[in-house]
Amino acid sequence: MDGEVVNYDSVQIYRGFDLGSAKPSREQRALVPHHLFDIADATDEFNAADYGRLAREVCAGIDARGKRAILAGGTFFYLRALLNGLPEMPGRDEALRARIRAIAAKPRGAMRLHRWLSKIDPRSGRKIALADRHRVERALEVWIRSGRPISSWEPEESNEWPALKLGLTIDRQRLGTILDARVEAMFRGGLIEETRALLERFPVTARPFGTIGYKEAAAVVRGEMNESEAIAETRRRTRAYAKRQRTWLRTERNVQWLDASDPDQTFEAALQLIKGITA
RNA sequence: GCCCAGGUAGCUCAGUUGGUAGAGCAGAGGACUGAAAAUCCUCGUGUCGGCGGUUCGAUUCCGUCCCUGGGCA
Repeated sequence: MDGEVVNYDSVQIYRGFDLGSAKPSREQRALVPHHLFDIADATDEFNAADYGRLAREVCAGIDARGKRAILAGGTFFYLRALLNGLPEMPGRDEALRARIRAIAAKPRGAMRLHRWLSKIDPRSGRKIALADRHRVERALEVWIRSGRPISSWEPEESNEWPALKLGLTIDRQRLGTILDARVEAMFRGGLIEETRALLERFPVTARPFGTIGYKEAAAVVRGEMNESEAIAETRRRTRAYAKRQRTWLRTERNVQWLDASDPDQTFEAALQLIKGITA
């Protein structure tokens, strides 16, 4: 059975953000159909819910053609949006967010927002830290728009789409070395130039300019950092990100772990598992 | 050789008007309901350079020695 690749990486979504997101090349993508790469511009509003809706459509289409979707990426929140779906809560409201943020900017603002949240939704108040501005903001947004606490929308864990989840492991020291080399290669390969060109078309405030590598490359373009500082900072953030991914994956259910020390062997092992479910 | 400035957590540093010390980063663990490569939470005993002295008590004051910068010769 043939397969088609579906991306679940939140940066590879963006057109032009190629080097820093380690996006597969055009040639690679020509080998077999690739979906959900290059579907948004830097300034487009695009979030996990948008992703979930799109990805479900794409996967349904692949299925209808009698093919198999091969999901690839590292944004596990996006993967969850695809596999489990997100509750049907009110969407993002930029004007509302601006008002909430204005309160947050005032003295003791963060505290006041968190108190408000605790009052209308004690459960979220306990669960969401005062300093966690994104979540506090979102929880209040849902409350204001719907009159319902965000914690009252229960995710339906039971109807997760069936999937064979392959996770890769490797010795930490080795991973660190590989990650460092990857960052070095991105900068050598022209990440700063790519970023400079993107900055001519989009404002620095655009979301993907805040991601690992692009943030640092943008700082170099703007003369706020030199290249070696940028590489060091990108390495640091890359390692920290890998750690967060590890944490997420540990609690993800039904992951088949494969040792990734030897790429050929890893590929072979993955193939066996895939044949197992296809047969 | 002399004069300054330093020597405090793996790194960069703060601090203690004398009561044995704390941030950021790193590291470890964790969370994750429309910003998610984002946003957060938890975890810090280290001869406070060595040795003496003063003191009830010194990392903090004094002496001396060692080391690192910088300056003068």
